[in-house]
Amino acid sequence: MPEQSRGPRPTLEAVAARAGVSRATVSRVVNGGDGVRKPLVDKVLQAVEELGYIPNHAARTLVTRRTGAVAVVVAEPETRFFSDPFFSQQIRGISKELTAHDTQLVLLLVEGPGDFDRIARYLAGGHVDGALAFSLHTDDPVPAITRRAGIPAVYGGRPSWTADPGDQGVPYVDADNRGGARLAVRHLRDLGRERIAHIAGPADQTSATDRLDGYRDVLPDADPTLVADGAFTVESGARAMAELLERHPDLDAVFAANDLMASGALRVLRERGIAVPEQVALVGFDDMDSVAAETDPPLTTVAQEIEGQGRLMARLLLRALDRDRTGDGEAPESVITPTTLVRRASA
Amino acid sequence: MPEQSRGPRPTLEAVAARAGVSRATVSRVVNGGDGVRKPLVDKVLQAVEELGYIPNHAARTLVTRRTGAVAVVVAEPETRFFSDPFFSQQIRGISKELTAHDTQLVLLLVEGPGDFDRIARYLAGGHVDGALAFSLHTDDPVPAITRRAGIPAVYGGRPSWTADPGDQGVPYVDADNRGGARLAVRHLRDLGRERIAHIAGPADQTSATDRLDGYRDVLPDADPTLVADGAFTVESGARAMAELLERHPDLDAVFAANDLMASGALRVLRERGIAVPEQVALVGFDDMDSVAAETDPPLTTVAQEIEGQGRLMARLLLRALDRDRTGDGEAPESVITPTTLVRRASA
DNA sequence: TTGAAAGCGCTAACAA
DNA sequence: TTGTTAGCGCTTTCAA
Repeated sequence: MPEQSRGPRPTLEAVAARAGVSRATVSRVVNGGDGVRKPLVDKVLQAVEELGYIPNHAARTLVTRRTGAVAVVVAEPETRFFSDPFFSQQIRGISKELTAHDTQLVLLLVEGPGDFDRIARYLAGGHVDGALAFSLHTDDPVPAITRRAGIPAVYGGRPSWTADPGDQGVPYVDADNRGGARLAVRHLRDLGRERIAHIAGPADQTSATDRLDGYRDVLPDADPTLVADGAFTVESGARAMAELLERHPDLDAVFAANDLMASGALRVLRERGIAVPEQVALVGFDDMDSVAAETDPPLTTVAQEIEGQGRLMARLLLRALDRDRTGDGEAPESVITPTTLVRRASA
Repeated sequence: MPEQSRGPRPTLEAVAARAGVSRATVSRVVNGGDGVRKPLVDKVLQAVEELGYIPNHAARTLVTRRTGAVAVVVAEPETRFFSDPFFSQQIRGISKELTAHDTQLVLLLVEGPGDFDRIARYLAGGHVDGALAFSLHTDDPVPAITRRAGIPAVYGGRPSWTADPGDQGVPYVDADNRGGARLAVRHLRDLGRERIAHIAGPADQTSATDRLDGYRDVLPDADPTLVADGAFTVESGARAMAELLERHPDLDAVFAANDLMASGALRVLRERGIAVPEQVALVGFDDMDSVAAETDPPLTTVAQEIEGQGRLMARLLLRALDRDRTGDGEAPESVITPTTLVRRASA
């Protein structure tokens, strides 16, 4: 039980006095105790305990130049950030990994374009050691900001300007969207389906284009009109499905680029009295908690380990920070996490 | 354009040298420029610009004892934190208010009971100036932690140990749950309903008990068996509704303590062929975005300004911090935010 | 293995 | 109005 919880907090100095040693020794003990004789360590630890000593963070940061905190920059509209389970699971993974390494998470919500200035100042102001950011768009200012601030950053989702997965420049963590799409389409083909359509996501998101590429990998000769555009929403999935049925009344399978669109497609199929999977087999993507298993029939879909992606992002960043400190090791490499096919009733 | 983005960042000293003034003058200018002659201000500002100077946060904190950051402590299971729109809207409000006052938000997710130690160390380590926390339970350690850390805190939701709304001790922000419930029940009564039931929320959440109290305020003589227990979930609402119909086949109105339970009740009513609102009028609570307006019929419900509550929490805390600095003003008082009845088709 | 001392970059008295 | 100076609490050489 600390003696005082009020008034000025005890300093290293006070602990040193109490333990009858020098400040340097206390500092060593507090930071792991290497190279201090056991009895002294104990004496210091006791003084720390008695005084309820807690190191002053600012003083420490001032000399070590490390803050023990990283920023999570969220440029998405917050509505999406909070409602999309994708983010929340990612954040959870990040939070767990950071916590395990005694690193704090500073949440930077970008509320508007004007906010980037604030973010830039913050990142350059030495508040954090590194940054994590999501789904970069072509003109995204975040990479430039972190570069100028001189802090390492890791991104979630393949930035749109990089060439194919595994590419250069900014390190990122992304699911194997292309491979997952191949899994889905191959599954449909193996089921004996011959006219397999695709409901694609928005062309400006790499997760969507990568999934489309995966579809094409397996069906390079497919009729281009078997691909309809969607926007990752239920409604857009329904619209795309209607469109596809118009163009190809004989299609026997659909791979939708995400579960939300798949559920929209499912609704249209049901309305038209088309049996799933008997007449049309359907595969989604994401294995989204509140969607995939709840549809009727439950959705066969491609799953990715989202929380794991978050952990990985944090781990890559922490490794980069370590590297900055020790001077060795290589720059973080991007990581593509595996995807798996989850078989349910729709295909 | 700053001259250098690499290498050691320029210090006050460097700016002073470049501008041909003392460090103190630069410091004054950087902090508002009061009491510095215009030409000097300009000269300093120019040097700042040229060098791309950004104040070192740690150094500043070390002397001012202010960090410019506040912690948001989330003790809820993160699943709920992220899925419940209640939290996300609250956070948004908090984030906006803090941003407007150049204050950063540090997110502290409590993942398990063991984490409180970490939180305590963090809060006491001078990383943040204050804390915001949610929905305290009777044995919640957070108040003790912040007290020991010597930092002000503001809570979201009335802590369970306080007496009736507006009470002592820890300052909190909460909706007028009791008043809102009265609004709902009075509305049903004014509709001429005579057997008004209530589906209550869990007894360990003050939002639930306050709403129950509001129900009783208006109907002090109501048969106690007209109240059924729920758990704020759709399923529990359905169960409670079935129970109520069993006990009181003749009931003509239901006030559910939240929209989720109301939607569950609605389902049961529909299954039994009971017309809403003709035979049974139904009112919910929360005006939850994706629920209240989407049900069939759309729900009449009690709305609260959630984002505003978040803003208010932040504002109260910022005010307390100001007070700590200037030494005057009073301790923050709890605030109860108003609720309003939103009429739709269900009652 | 321990201690003495020199800063880290900034603010805030106090003097000029 | 401006400058000088003394720390804020800590880590980290360097000597002992």
